[in-house]
Amino acid sequence: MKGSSLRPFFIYNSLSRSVEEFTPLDRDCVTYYSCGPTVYLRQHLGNMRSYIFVDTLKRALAFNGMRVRHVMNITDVGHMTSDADGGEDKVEKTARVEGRSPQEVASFYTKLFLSDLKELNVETPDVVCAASDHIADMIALIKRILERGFAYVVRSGVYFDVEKYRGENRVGRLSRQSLDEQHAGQRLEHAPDKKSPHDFALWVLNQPTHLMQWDSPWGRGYPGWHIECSAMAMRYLGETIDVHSGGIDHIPIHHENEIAQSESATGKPFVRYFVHNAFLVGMEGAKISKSAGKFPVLEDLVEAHVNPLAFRLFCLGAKYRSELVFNIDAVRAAERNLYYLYGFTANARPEEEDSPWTQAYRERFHEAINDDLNTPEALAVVLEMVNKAYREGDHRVWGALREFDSVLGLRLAEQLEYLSKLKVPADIQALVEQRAQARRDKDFRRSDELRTQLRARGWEAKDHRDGTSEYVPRWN
RNA sequence: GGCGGCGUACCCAAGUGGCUAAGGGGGAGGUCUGCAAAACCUCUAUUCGUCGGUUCGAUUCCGACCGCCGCCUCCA
Repeated sequence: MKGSSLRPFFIYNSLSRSVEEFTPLDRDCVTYYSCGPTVYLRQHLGNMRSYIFVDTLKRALAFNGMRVRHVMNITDVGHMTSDADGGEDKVEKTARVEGRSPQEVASFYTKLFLSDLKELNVETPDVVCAASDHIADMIALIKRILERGFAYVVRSGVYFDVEKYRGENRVGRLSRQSLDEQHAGQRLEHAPDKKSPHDFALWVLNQPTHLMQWDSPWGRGYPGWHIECSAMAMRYLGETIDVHSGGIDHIPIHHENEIAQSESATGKPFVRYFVHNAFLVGMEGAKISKSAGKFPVLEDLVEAHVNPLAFRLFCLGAKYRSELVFNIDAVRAAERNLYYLYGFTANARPEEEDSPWTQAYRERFHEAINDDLNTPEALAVVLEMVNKAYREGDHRVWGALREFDSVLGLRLAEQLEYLSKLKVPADIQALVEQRAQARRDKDFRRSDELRTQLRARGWEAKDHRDGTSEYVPRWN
């Protein structure tokens, strides 16, 4: 069934600034590189939105019958705290502040990050690669760029020659900004030996205070901030990849530079579809950023007794290209929807074939997903279908629901599994029996008292008309 | 200064040149219930920031204005 209807998948490509039909280079496997975290801080909910988006895109491609090979980097070296040519490595800074080695810091935050992804039911990429493990690949790539004459070596490092590149290529393809429009270097101090303030570092030299350094043909130093993505993407996915995604903030600098350095090395197109997601913003419309300091992380939600998957559902409630306002009430609203769906799994009929009327919902769902990942519309379809199932007392929709959840990632099947295996513990069972007796005795005071006790233990009583009761675990 | 985006009900958020402007949350009322819970039903934007223009017709296209935001420095 899945993907059997040959419906084209459409996605917005930042390169063309339009929604395009997606077709992979190799019909059998989509190559996908997404920008991962810099591991010097816990990733906040804004970051999580991006990873949920990436996961949803992958799931949507799979839903359309495509295999995906997904690579994500872990940046554990090279990102500066202040500006492009100096400053302090972020990982090193955290290491200093926390009194640990950079390696310890990177490994600590990498683990936290991966565990957060698990909580959000984000599938682990096929390859998760650390920049520090791929220095040799970066050096090799820089050599190629040098050989082709698009870079030069000076005392402070190896730089990409933007002027040279501009002569033969288009700069600013993504950002639509000409070099002259960019006020590069205006707000920061740049290395004095760069030929142009637009030039960016491929390899940084002569920074003796840096802890993380490697030998290179040009001297001891460390890689620039864009080269890792090009090097690792090529290493694992080839010189031209189908999809590359990242936050919208990466368009003007990071991805622009990636294209420049990659294409000057290979002479081939680097990325076929660039996909960018918008930010999660704070209540006042302010960006939730790392450098701004305070921002909520997944743990904050857990502490507020919010199911992490409610946050996932909350994110799916808006299009990935729209800014989304973070609002705890809206997340709780999403949580209600999540439990509405979970509640339905208890009524689902997995063993029965779907009712014919589910077909219309399948089609609507598929169309919404394939329309540039219109998850809000897709969600509306899901809720309408479940509502209809309840309303008409025809619960034979499990096949469709499970298929929808392969894209949404709300763990509905796991929920069903959990409920089916659930046993009422003995102590709860004792209360249940006492309550049944109280109800038979029409001692409703006692009965209500016991219900309160059960609630406190996490169980909800549902009384039926015939005098029987059902006990289900409360979601929260 | 340059580039980009946004402004839809109390809140979150889709969408369209013209059928009733999705869906959810919240609120109000109701069905069911001993009371609840769950679920279901009804109601909750004559209107889509403001003002113009194009059009038979605009919330949707164009322009101006107001407001908010992002990027141009690491950032999802």
